[in-house]
Amino acid sequence: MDQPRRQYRRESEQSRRASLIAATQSLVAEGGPQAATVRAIAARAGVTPGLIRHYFRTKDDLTRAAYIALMDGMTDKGADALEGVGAMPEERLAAFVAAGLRPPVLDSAAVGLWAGYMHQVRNDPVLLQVHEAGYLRYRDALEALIAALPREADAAQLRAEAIACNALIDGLWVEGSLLPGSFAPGEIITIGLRSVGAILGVDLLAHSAMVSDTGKKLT
Amino acid sequence: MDQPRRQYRRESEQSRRASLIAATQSLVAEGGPQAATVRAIAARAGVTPGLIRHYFRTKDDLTRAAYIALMDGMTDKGADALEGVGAMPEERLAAFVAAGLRPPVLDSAAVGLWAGYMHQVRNDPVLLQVHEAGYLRYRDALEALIAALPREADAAQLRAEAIACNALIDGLWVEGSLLPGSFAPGEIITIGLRSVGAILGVDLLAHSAMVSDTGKKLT
DNA sequence: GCCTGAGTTATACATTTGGATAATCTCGCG
DNA sequence: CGCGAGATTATCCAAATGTATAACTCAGGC
Repeated sequence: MDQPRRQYRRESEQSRRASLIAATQSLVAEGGPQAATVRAIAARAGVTPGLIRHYFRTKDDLTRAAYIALMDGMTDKGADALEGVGAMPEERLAAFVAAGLRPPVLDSAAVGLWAGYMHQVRNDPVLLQVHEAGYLRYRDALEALIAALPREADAAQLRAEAIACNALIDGLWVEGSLLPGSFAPGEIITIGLRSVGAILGVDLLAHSAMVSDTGKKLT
Repeated sequence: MDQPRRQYRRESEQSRRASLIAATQSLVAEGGPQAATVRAIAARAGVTPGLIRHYFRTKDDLTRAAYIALMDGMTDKGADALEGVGAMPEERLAAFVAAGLRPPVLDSAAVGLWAGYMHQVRNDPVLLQVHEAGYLRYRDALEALIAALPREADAAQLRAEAIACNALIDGLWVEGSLLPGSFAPGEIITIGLRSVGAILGVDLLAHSAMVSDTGKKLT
């Protein structure tokens, strides 16, 4: 009557850590930190709970690793957005803004992850540092793109504009991710481009006409 | 050696419910939903855990009540912002925007609360309805204020502008609450007014000059 | 082909959690 | 001043959680 011991495959440390981290992220995204119990994580990753402790000294370690992986991924996506885009400042800024307002960045799970980790980030110095670094990197990239526009602007103005544009993108990101059914396809991107343009006094919509919703250039 | 039974005071149902709700909110704001255990809530409210069940059938009931109270409070604050302000459309809009960008709305605990409840809201139909109602009420109020501006704008444009302004306010709210040290006093409000004005093509800063940082009219 | 070591599972444990129930204390009312 | 009602506490309980440890099994080296 006692079933045989579950059979398994040995896998590389790399792939096991990755799948445990992925399981953690998806659980936090769906149900918040409280849903990411060791047992739930193990089940989703297809292993038994004990294995977690084999790869992570403690559950907090896994949590931290999952958050760091999240931030790294976001940064990479930001950099990708400028890949292969023209040299014209308006075009580059438009591509950057649009990239933050469509999947995979604009995604219900991403907002859920971000919210789920907020408290852990606030109470953990290590995560706080990771978070601030990622946040400022994004805002600095935005400010650099704004500074490259053919306008006259002093440092204080650039800073204020970067804060405003960043807030606008963040707000649209949250709105669009949380209420995906309330917006027509591409509506969030259009609103984002028009509003950022209005704040900066340039026309971004005209410079993004050649970029489709998927981010690929139309040919 | 056995200490006597802890002495207590009987209080009205109203005040007990209120203090339990307040305790729940502060705990969620500080440490997320996981920090709001029945024992922690009871301790913060100065009662024993069993009392929670006397006033709320289950812990989920208390959680729901705390969220509903939060949303109601936000709505009230939004209405208060328009109290005693002049009739000029620009002035009213400026007051509304500014109210969302200073305490008590702009507050680290408020963002923490919002984030902490996000998953619970997403997975609970009752809370979801409360949330959507509160959200749309805010956005509609904003759209009405925008529509009152002396400009020409069709319905589609008004909708898009309301979405954009709402996102901007939300984003600044999050940024300002999470990184309070990064901004000079009033900087968030100034940026918000200027940016909303830019999006709508009106000058809100001029019409808010008579409103100080505390929201009281200067005399 | 076996045998050793590391990857993986199974089991156990102390703690914490939300919930249930009975005992007890407070306070308004006669 | 007594007393009854119900507000509040104390105690108990089953389930879930993170962690520790022992047992097993897969894979490569001799």
